[in-house]
Amino acid sequence: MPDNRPAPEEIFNAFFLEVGILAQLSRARLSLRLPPGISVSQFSVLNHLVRVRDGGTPLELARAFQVPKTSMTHSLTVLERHGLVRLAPNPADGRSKFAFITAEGRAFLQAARAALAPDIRSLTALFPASRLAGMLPTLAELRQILDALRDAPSPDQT
Amino acid sequence: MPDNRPAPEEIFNAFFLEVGILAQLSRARLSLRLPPGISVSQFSVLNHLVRVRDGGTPLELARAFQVPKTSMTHSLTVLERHGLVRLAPNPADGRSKFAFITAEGRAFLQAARAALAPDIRSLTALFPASRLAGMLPTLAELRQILDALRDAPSPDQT
DNA sequence: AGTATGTAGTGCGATACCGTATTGAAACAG
DNA sequence: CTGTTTCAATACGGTATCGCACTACATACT
Repeated sequence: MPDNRPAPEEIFNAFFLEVGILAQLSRARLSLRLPPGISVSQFSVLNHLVRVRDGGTPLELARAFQVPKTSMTHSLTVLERHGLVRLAPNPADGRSKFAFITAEGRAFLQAARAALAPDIRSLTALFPASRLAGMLPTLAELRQILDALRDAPSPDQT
Repeated sequence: MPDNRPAPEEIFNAFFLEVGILAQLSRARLSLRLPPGISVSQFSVLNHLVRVRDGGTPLELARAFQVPKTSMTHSLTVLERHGLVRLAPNPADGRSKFAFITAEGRAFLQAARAALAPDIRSLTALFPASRLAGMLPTLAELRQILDALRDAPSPDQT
């Protein structure tokens, strides 16, 4: 056979290039819909508190988003300054804190989603969501693999 | 039927969430492999010069990457400071410049790709590239739609 | 108890990114 | 030729991100 392995490196490069562009485009779109002073990262944290878990510690949040602790500290500080989250001390562990979303935070999230809805609608008109649904498991699987690989920094040839 | 339209909004949210995480993970991985002082954005610009077009103007590059002109100016300045690109004035238009990759730039790119190859290999071992190849056209199509939508900021219901 | 080690959060400094305003040059109308 | 408009690039300022180092607290070990 001549070469039925068409350069996996090229495929991965192309894939990550597309993913990067898509992430940037969607991020820019979202950023455009958010009020000034709130960044996409901060919106994402707020979203996480509602959809995944409320009352987690800053470190848990940092791990969930794969960002350094210091970045999460900053995001939470901004959100707290805007009254969208509340930081409470952990009575059982004096080192840690809990992050709760406030009523204002939920209202903010609702408003942001409403502002985004027209975009989603015009997008579905051009690209049915069902075509994406099929890719979701594959993407999630790859994400988990990359996530696991994150802790294996030196891949020897095997 | 009860509801065969399972909230396109949810699907898009989940999709963009996965895409965002994947982009961040791959970006972090790449950043880890680059020498300090060179960011992923700068590497991407260098890559673009070799793979897509060399000798383009900063504005063309900014459009290609969907970033503000100022960001591209910054990236090019850093790359030029490292001797990886060369900026030449456009003799036909005094306002614009051309960005060329230098020999050092090509060598740098080669080294960066070599440093990244082990990651790709260990990834293919866990996730065959062929599974990604099938998704590429769909991703590219969605990317083009999002790109086109970028200039249609107010989607009325239709 | 007392010491050593580990962990959660943060202050600080450096860099990247991007919006705004400015500079310089080209294109065009009169 | 002159004034206006348009456009490329950049200077500047503000925010996000992150590495480093530090404090405070918790846990383990002797």
